[in-house]
Formats: sequence, structure tokens, C-alpha cells
Amino acid sequence: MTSSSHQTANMTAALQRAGLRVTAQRIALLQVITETEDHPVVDELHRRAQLKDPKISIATVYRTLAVLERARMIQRHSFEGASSRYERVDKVHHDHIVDLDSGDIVEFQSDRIEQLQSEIAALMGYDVVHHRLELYCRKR
Amino acid sequence: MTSSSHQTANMTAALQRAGLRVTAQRIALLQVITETEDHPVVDELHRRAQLKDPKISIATVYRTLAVLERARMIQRHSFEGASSRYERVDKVHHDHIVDLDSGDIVEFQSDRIEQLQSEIAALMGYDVVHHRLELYCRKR
DNA sequence: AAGAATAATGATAATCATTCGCAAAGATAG
DNA sequence: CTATCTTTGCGAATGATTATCATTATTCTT
Repeated sequence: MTSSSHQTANMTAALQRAGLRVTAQRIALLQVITETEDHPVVDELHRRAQLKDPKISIATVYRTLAVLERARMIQRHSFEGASSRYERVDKVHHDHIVDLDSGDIVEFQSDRIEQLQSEIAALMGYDVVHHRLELYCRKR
Repeated sequence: MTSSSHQTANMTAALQRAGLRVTAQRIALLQVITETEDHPVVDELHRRAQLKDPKISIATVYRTLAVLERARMIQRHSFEGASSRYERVDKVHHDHIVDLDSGDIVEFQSDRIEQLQSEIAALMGYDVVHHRLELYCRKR
């Protein structure tokens, strides 16, 4: 069993587990997102997916990303003034620092902040379903 | 001096202080945003501004909002999946809770969270220029 | 394994919010 | 008041995303 077919088997299983149809396009995109360590925009994902499946269209990329997000297999982020970026769903939740000069995106994680968020929401009569915390920064 | 002309004088002074030209459209938009307690979208601001200056165009609304934001007289927010909303710059900084069911926007403020943000950024070698913190919630 | 039923895809048109180009109108400086 | 420089209105253009619809692929049934 090659590494590539092993990957494919993984993706196939993941799609079936989610009750989704298994298509070459979905496998390609799942692989692209699984392999990547950064936060690519849709266009970049399209380009990378085409290396695995040359006929995948941009419309399918958008549709598939929406499907995978609904299935909680990937995660979308919309940073200020930029188009959507995606990353795979990690074991550990995290938020982002955006470097205003370079555009770099750094991940961080703070239980204290998460906890404070819940406390504040509770105080106002709310439960937090999800949140968005982004720090727009410059190197010091 | 009527209340309305008093308002106009205020807006005029504010624009001059910022080194901006004083136009009827800018005064109208500033008034609209000063009067409002909610977080209107651009279209709504356009509608409200037209009550004061019937010939103001949507392009001018966009341009003026950008100008006023650059002058730090108003503040833009882009909540998930929605178009931009604006509010006036308050004395007190705050973040937002978005009610997922009603669309209501509630303001909150936490010095602890702000402080933690700075600490975390510093730890990664950054200074926070600005941030975005939104809690997407449901009533409990 | 073959066919029917159902869903996904590709290509392209449509949409939505926002920005641009440019001629005309308005604001400020001298 | 005139010259200069800026802003405005209008409509066209843009960019990202979504919808349409005929075709193709996947899954279900037997």
C-alpha cells in the first residue's frame, strides 16, 4: 500500500463517516487541507487541488469547502479585508494573530481568555456557540 | 440656535479638527451615526442619510464612511457572513456579542481579556495594533 | 453486476457588496 | 471673487461567492 493510497483510504473513510458521498474532488481537497500547515485562500486551494485532480472547477471547490465545513472537517476564517481562508479542524482550538506587515498568521491558545468569554456571555444571559478572536499586530 | 443647527456646528467643527472638508454629505452621515445607538449596515446609513440630504449617493456613503473611519471618527465592524456595520467611536472600547437567532448585537467590555491579549501577543514578539473579538451566542 | 434513483460536477451566468472613472458641482485659499 | 483642488453622482467595473442546469458520477436496490 502506497502512502498516497493510504491517504485516499483515510479520506474516503472520513467522508463516509460523515455520511457524505465519496468523490475524487472531495478527496483531493481533503488531502490538500490535511497536508497543509498554513491557512490558504480558496484560490490557492483550487490550485493545489488541481495538482491532484486537474479537472476540478472553482465552483466545486467552493461547494466542497462549504460541505466539509458543515461536516466540521475543516474550518473557515475570514480575516479583515481578505477573502476566506481554511484550515483543518485540529484537536486543539486556537485563535490567530495576523501580522499586519507580512500577512503571516500565527496561532495561539488561551484557556483563560476562553473562560472569561464564557463568563461574560453567561453574565449577559448567553451561551457562546463560537467566537472569533483575532489580534492584528506588528513585530515589536 | 436650533438643536439641528447646533448639531451641524458640532459636526462642522469635528470635520475641521480632522482636517477634512466640510460637505453636506459628511455632516449628514456624521449626524446619522452620532444619533444612532445600534450598528447599522451601509444601506441603512444611506437610507437614514437621505432623510437629511436626499441626493446623497451610495458611492458617497461608502467613500465618506472610509474617510471618517480613517479619521477615527467612526468604527467599522464586519461580523460573520454579513456586510459591514458602523458605529461612532466611543469613549470606552468594547467588543460584541452577536445573537445568532435574533441578529441582535450586544456590547461588552473586559479589561482582563484586553490585558491577556497584550500579554499573549508580547510573548510571541508582537504588539497588538487592534483586535477583533466577537462572541456568537444563543440565549440560555 | 446492471439499472434506477439521487447527488455532485463543470461551465457559465447571476448576485452582492464594494470600488473605480470621470465629468460636473462644491469647498477652500489667496 | 477667482483659481485650485476635492468631493460628488452616476454608472460601469470588480472580486468573491452563489445559483442554474445539463451532464456525469456515486450509491442504492435487486
